[in-house]
Amino acid sequence: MERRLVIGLNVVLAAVRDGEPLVLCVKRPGGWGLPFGRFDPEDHRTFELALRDFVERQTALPLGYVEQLYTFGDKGREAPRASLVSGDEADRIVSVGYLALSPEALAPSLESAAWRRWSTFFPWEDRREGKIRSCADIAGELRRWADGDEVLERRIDTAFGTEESGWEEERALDRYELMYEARLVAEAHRDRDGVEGPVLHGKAMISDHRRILATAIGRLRGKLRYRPVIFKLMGEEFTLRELQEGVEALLGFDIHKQNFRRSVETAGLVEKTNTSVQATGGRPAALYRATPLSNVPTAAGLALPRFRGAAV
Amino acid sequence: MERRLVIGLNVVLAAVRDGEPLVLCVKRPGGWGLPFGRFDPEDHRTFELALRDFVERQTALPLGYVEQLYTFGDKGREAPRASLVSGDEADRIVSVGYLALSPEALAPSLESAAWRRWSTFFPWEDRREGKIRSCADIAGELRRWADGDEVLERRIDTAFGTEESGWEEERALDRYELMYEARLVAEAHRDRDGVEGPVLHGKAMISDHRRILATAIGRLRGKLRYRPVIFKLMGEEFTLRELQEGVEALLGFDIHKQNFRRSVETAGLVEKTNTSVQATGGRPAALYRATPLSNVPTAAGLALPRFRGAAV
DNA sequence: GCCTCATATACTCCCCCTGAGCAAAAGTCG
DNA sequence: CGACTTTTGCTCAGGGGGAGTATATGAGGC
Repeated sequence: MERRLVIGLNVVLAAVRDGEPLVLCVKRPGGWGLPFGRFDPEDHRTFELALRDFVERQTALPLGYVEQLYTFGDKGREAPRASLVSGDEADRIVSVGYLALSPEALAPSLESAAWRRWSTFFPWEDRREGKIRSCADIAGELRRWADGDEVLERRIDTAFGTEESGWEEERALDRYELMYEARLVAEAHRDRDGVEGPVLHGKAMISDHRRILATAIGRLRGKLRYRPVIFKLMGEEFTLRELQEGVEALLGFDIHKQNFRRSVETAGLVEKTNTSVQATGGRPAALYRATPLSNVPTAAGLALPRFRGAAV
Repeated sequence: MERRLVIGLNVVLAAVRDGEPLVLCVKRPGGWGLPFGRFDPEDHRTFELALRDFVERQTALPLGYVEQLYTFGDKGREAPRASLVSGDEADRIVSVGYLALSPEALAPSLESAAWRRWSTFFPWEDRREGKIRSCADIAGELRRWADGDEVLERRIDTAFGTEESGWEEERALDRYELMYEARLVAEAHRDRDGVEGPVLHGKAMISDHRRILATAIGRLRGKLRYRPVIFKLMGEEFTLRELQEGVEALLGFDIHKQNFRRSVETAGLVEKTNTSVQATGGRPAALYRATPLSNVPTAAGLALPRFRGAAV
């Protein structure tokens, strides 16, 4: 019998609410997963149209900004142990991953869909003050696991940073992949064998969806610096504090307030609305809106500082 | 009858020779195209293995560094006018584009394959002194075409640069897409209708292959700054001048010699071999080689300056 | 052997970006 | 009215990087 080639679409739909970055998840038999739809070449002219179609139909959430992430085609990436059961008669699924951004985390219509925090799956990616991170010294665990291997140690250095080279927030995928190889995440045992590492970090997702999410997080974080994508996650009007909180939520670390204001105001991506709100118990904050320039997809992003904090 | 879903693999194999960036092309009925292979899920475990397999079989050229670019799935991207002929019974071809780098431009075994300069297809992307660029003021043509439309003018500004925001070499795709929309490239007429723009720039490629090439050029240029990919295009040993010429060929503009040396030497990506060569008629140059760090795929790239030249 | 030329290499200067902190302004709340 | 909170304005210093000058080291002509 013939194995058919199937193209699947996965989407990481991200939003920020109350200073927490969220991702839309779907409850599946094996655990949480990303929304998934099958691409039917008869029905859809482009991937993006198919994506919008199935997400809006499944969850009643509109997709705003959409960007292709990566195409995952490896055989066996869909849980090889399960494939022993389904055997060769299974279709070969190739998955195109997408990143989508929503300015508000509306409640999905679907019963099985829900917004989850990034930190559910990647607690170590949030280095903000006051945020709970139960994970201790992951880099230390990795270095013990590397056991002197120079190539591995260099990869750990670049992924988790050293004294000189700090933590680079966009390397979320590098970090996840190292943890997978070192069996510090549950997927590594599920996919390969039952030998467990010392501690498991974060909540697992089905298939390789946590890897896709890591890809999305890294891509989004990187893009903040050179494209005005942050405004796809903000409402119409916002204070600079709200903007900063959004950025901090995505980057995963705190930044200097006055310098952030300076860089944002000189970038020309926002303008005052000449109104203000006081919601914080302090001096009222001026409201801003995004300028037309911020709507040009090829425009520059925000000049954001690098993380300068403890190496965990 | 049923339309089948086919996954094709396209590769932009790049190399640098004599200070000129090259791409491996294949002669097709409609003109030059990129190497293309069909992905057979029965035979290949991953896209990358399939890619290496068909390229090496077709051209006898080994692929070194390989990186996925983008997956092109739009219906009609394969020359819609031709599809009128083939009609609905044609397979739906989805194409995964790859970028590959070769340290030397070996002669391909295949008769129909040949190395072509980037400038054949993108003469406007080379802003180095002394390089022929027959294309006059493209940005001016585009602005005339935009005819006051603010959104378009902003896109032109970011793509081609202004006095404040200079030319950003990695925006090759943005530039090509604008020129396509303005019908300044031959593909626009081939795909849509016969109405020609004022002047056509660069040589056309079949299907959307020039778009894929533009994607690859932009990606590679951007990556030079944050990954040590340049060494995938260099030989074992090289002088700093050769390294600089390679970088300049890819970036498409000249850079300050002394500052380039400084930044390269402080980056820790090269080390002296304690030998030297004199091939230029001047003082012999020290030979360098890439350090192990440069072989870490996640390591940082070279700190490269921005273009500061005339706005054409 | 000496001069000229070409390239490689070393060093200096300076501006501006950016990190960091101080201080005033403008509200709320008791 | 005073304590407190948050926003906003401003200053200052260090470093990275852009640009230029100067020196080193070879070849080749005469």
